[in-house]
Formats: sequence, structure tokens, C-alpha cells
Amino acid sequence: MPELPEIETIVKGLRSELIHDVISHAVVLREASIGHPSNEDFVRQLPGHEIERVKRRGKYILIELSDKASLVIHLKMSGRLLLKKKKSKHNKFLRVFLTLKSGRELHFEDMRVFGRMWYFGSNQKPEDKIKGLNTMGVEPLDHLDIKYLKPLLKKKTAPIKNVIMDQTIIAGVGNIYADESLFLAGIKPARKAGSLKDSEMKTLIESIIKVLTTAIKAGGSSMKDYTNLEGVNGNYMSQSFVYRRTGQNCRKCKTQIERIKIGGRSTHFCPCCQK
DNA sequence: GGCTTATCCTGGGCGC
DNA sequence: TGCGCCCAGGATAAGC
Repeated sequence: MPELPEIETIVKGLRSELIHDVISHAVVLREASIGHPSNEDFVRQLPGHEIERVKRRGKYILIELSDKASLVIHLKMSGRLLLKKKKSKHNKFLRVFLTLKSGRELHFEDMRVFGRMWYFGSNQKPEDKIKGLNTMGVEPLDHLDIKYLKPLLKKKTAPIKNVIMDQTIIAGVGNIYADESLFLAGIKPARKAGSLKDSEMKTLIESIIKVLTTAIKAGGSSMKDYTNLEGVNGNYMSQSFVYRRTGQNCRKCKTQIERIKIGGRSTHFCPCCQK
């Protein structure tokens, strides 16, 4: 389940490998993996474009192409982008692949098929078609501070975990890093967001930034569905405090980590360290 | 408006 | 071994 650090790692890889390469051919093996335009237009319009820039916005990968066109990718649950040699063996979860002028192929694999790719021509803005891009909140590593967060949390009765995972408030934080950030901040995930004191908000912001920065340095998480561009797992999960550690001892106080459901998502926390 | 729940989807784990 | 059930979860729509 790629979140901000995993996407950042992939984007860095794409940036160092693909800039100035040219898409020569596009093949769609599963139509539902294309969000826009039609399957036929996607394979017809994409070839010939040079890759000029690669950016990240939240969990979206934005590839700027020549002629002011763009390719947007969201990996959702299990999507992977892999750079392979020409005519490499196809994984059974391969949904789309692009052949490049350099002779390589960019494979989009997606086991649980929630991931999407969108192509936009020169006069089209991705944010007009992709709602999530249009309503995206701040980038936590750039503009997240108490001045921004405090008015948004005020009077909110939803659990704080739901709020920090809300992409319209903070971009890129998902289940793993929400649990880890709340542990570091010493805040129970079920707490009403509006009940946080200023000092707790400040600690939470610092924790989110610290967790994401640490994960980026580690090359992302090591969940089985995630790898970087070369197919290598990151190693953040080996150092997680609470995520997927139900029943194991807390690394700080030795109390058993508990798991509950918040917003339909598995939530892991230490009942002793988090208040 | 704010919040919760259902939906999409499929491989893996588990019990029988 | 094979079957059925449950779980995982990001974004969005629907419902309360």
C-alpha cells in the first residue's frame, strides 16, 4: 500500500531514469486500469511524447510530457511501477506497459486492480478530471504547521486518525504512517480531533514529518505489495512501532500493541503510551 | 456540513 | 488437497 514515502522513492527513480526518454508504444492489458481517456485513445495518443518532468502530489505520480501533455498514475492498494528490459517476461498482474525509445519498458503491475493511469492532452488539466488532485490538502513535508492545522481540527468530532488520513487535509498520509505518527505523538487514534491541545497538535505535526522523513530515507515500507522501480523492497517496516504489531510488546513500554477498527481501517496503538 | 458506511477487487491465510 | 470465508485498504459515493 504505497503512501507518500513509497511514491517519493518511485518518483525519484523515475526522474533519474526516464527524463528525455520517449514513449514509443503503449499496451493496455486491462481496460479498467485506464481512468482517462478511452483505452483506444490512450494507446493512440501516448506514443511520441518525450518525458520532461516527474513530480509527486500526495500519492499521485505526475509525469509531464512534451506538448504540455501529462500522464498521471495512482498505485492505490497494490500498484507497482517497474522499469524492465525490452520484452521482459510479463507478470500475471501486468495491466499496462509502455515501450520506451531507449529500449526499456515501464510496467504497471496491479494485483488488486484499484490503481489507475490517466493521459491528458495539451489542453487538459488533470485536476479537472481527477477530483482527488483538485481537493488535495497540504504537502506535509512542505507546508504543514499548526497555523494551518488548528482551524481545520477545531470542532471536529471525527477520530484524529481519520483526519490525518483525509487527503483533503494532509496529502499522502495513509494507514501505516497515520498509526506510526500517532504512536510517536503519544495520541490515541480514536481521540476526537477537536479535543487535541495546541501542544499535542504541534507534537503530532512533528511526528508526521519525522515518520515520513525516516521512511523516505529507508526507501519506503517493506509491505509485500511495494517495491521501488527496480523491484526492491524498502525497509521501513522492520522498524515500525505499532503497525502490524498486534499482540507484540511495545518497543517503549513493553505493553501489548492492540488493534481496533477506525473508519473501517485496522488501527494499531499502544494503550499505555498513547493517551 | 460532518460523519459513517458501502463499494470496488483479488490474493493470501486460515479453518474445516 | 480443495473449498469457503474473511481480511487487507485508497478514494469516492451514498446515506444518515
